[in-house]
Amino acid sequence: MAPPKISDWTKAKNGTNANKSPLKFDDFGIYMRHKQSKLVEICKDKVDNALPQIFKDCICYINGYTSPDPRELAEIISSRGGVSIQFLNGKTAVTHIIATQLTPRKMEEFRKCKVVKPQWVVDSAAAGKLLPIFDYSIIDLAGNNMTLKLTKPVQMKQPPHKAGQDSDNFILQFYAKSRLHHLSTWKSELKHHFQSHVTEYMTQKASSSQKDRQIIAHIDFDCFFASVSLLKFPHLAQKPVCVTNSTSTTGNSSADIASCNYIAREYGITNGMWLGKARQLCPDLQCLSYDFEAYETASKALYDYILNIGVDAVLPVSVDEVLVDISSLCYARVNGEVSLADAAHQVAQEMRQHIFESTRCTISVGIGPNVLCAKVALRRAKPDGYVVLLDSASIDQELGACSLKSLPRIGPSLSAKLSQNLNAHTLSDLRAYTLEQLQKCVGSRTGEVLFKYCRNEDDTDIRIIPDRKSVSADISWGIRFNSLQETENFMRSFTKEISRRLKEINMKGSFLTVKLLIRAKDAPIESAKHLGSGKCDSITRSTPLYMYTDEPDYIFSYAWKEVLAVNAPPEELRGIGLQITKLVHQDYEDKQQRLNFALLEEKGKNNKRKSGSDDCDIPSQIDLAVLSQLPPSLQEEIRKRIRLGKVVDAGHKEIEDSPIQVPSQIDPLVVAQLPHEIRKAIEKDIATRGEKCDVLPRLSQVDQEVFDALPEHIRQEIMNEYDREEKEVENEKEMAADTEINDEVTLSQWTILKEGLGENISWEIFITLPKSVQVQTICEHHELKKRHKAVGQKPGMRDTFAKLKGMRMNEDDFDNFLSGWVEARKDIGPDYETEKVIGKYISDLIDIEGNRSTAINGVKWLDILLKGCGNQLWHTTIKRLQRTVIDKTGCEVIF
DNA sequence: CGTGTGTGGTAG
DNA sequence: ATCGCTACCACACACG
Repeated sequence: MAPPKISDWTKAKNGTNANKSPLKFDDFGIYMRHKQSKLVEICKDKVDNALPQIFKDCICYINGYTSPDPRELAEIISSRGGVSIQFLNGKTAVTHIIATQLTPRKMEEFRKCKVVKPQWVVDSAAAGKLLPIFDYSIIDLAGNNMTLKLTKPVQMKQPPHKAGQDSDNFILQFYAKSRLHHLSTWKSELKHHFQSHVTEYMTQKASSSQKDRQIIAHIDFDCFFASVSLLKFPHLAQKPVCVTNSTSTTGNSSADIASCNYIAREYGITNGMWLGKARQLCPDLQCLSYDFEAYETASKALYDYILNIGVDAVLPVSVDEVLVDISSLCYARVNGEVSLADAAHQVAQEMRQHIFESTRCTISVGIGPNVLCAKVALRRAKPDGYVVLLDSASIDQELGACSLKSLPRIGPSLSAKLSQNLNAHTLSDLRAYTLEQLQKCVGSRTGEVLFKYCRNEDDTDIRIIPDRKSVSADISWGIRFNSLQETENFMRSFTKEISRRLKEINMKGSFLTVKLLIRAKDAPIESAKHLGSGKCDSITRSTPLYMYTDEPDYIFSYAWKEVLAVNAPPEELRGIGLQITKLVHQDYEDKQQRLNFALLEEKGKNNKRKSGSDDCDIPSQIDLAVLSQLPPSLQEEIRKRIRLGKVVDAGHKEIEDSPIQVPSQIDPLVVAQLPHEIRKAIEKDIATRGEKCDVLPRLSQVDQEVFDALPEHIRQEIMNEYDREEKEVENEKEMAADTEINDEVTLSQWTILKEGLGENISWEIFITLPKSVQVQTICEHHELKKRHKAVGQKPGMRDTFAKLKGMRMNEDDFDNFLSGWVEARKDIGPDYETEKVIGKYISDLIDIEGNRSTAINGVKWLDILLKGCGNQLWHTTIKRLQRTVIDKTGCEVIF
């Protein structure tokens, strides 16, 4: 049963409300159209009759990021008689789905549809006819087994219960049915889409919403999943109802109850309770299945309405829950007759009425002067009600009576701590304690938060949605492996999944954390929950990836190394998580050529962990073509290292005997470790020489073959270098040891280094070399560096950079530093590391020194320096730095 | 003492 | 059967 009144509020969007809106909804309008409008954009006026109308019977849904971009694809399709839509409404019959990749959710959804790559559109247009979709099927990409699903009935293949055999499919099935996964995904998506919106708001309306006049509303659907799932079973609405994955009608199920209605709650049933236990409490409990699509529809109705009434800011909390700043909305209603509280009441009631009309589900609304109060009010408002907490008397009373556990950021652990150590159960209990006492009990930061809570202070600013800092994927259900091979299969699929997630948001990362859940010694082999993890020990290990990447194979190589290093029996594994951090946007990073010295810095810990593996990490990975591009002395160093490696290895163990490496897997592993570009080069090179790609020659063979295949003059040079006196090499090594690679040298040295290396060597290749080689290379260009420094750099710039890090600069220093940075990199674009340092410096200037003007003027100066610069990357950087200043100064600065 | 890493907590 | 996710913060501790 679809929400009945969507069309009404869609019309209202163009009506009176839109004009009063203090927000510009242009961007958001696009998002909303994309996400949830029921309108179909049919570009009939764009039909070009000169073109063959090959798409005339096609209705194409363009999903997500594509190349060419969706707009261009739509143009191609519509100019040739087709219809393209940017969203699905469940009613329009779509003939084709155009996508580069699909989330598991969508994969599930589109399983029976023609899902094709964007290239199909392009190629068909070029061919003047519809090409067979077979070659463009996206399902091929996702996994071998998916092809079957296209040709065979869906139900024929039972989805696997466990993760071991058909990993791709398992992951797909798992996420498709996981409510927590959906919640997380929705939240991320919502935050992402509201982020740009908020930026626009902040720059335009920066100071209009004063903190002391702020009115926050916390809006939340009542038992969201249960309410929405009930829409399709209205006859059950008066019964105790829950939403669960379990299909059985009886028995002691260990399935989670995702959501239950308030009738069920009267029996003592709670969200998260296992179905078996709930049935004991209420044998008549009715089970509903998830209806993720309907949840999205209801959510969209909420968010759409919120935007149409013209709120000052939106912070998505969840798919069914949102914080909004309704200050302007309320103050606009205040007059002689209507008090502020009255206005808030009106707004709340209107919200509730509208949402019920459009979704047939009830919401509750809590209103207060800050997020804390809004949340407390919401709690009192539930279900199906609203509470306005605006006068200080009622705030004091409600806050004081609040049980600690119900406050934001106070969960079971913290509330237990407070109850045991301080005998405090409500906020008023806590008021008796000093800041220091609270901090001693729960930590400095948390203590401060609690101290402020007691005094109705909450500095949560709902206008700020920070950039995403990590992308991760976890599975701790159904993980049961019988062999290391199964574990590896799973890890390959899993890294594909995280790669997909990175690509989906157009980001790459350079740091990997692997988490393993391993059955606790005292836990039974089989957990109480069917295929659950049970009690586990959690082990996390992290490693740099040495470059920004979203490549599944590359990520796998490091992830697998970490898994093997933990050395847990496959049978004991109960959960796996992958997390990627140190992210950059791909469009930003692409043109940066990965000039990131920070990635080179192998931290002490990593050095230790990888000690001994340094030599076997790299040597066989250098491809002929790559090697021959390197400066001669660099090649020599590689050769030397290989030689040393052989000697050392011969004295100890063969690689096969290493406890970490699995014999049959070593070679593919080595290949998989390589960056995409190099891997391709190697495969090509080996193929040219008629060898199999999947089994690389032994290390020594590669060595010899590569060497033999080198052009004569290069070989000569290598031999010359190779024969140089040991002493000279030692000297260089000493120099290398003396030169630290750190942020300070980044700026001044990279430019020089690049010149020294010439255009032939890319950063990716350089970065894969052992660190000592990199250091040596830098040292070799020491002379050049000196010269360059004298000519090309402003005097004192290095010092300035050092000061920047140590924060001992005046405004002139800072501006000079920025000038130097721009001068050095105007054409090639900013390097991320330096930007990061500057960002931190700016933040510290404002946060710690309270020195806003230097920060603001610095960024303004940067803008002036780059006036007329064609490089978009610089502008992106400026935008980001401006954003930092805006965030830190509390939105009062307008650039 | 600043920095990085692993662990734990919280939210929905 | 059953789908126990995930981003982010804060903290303790180790490091040199």
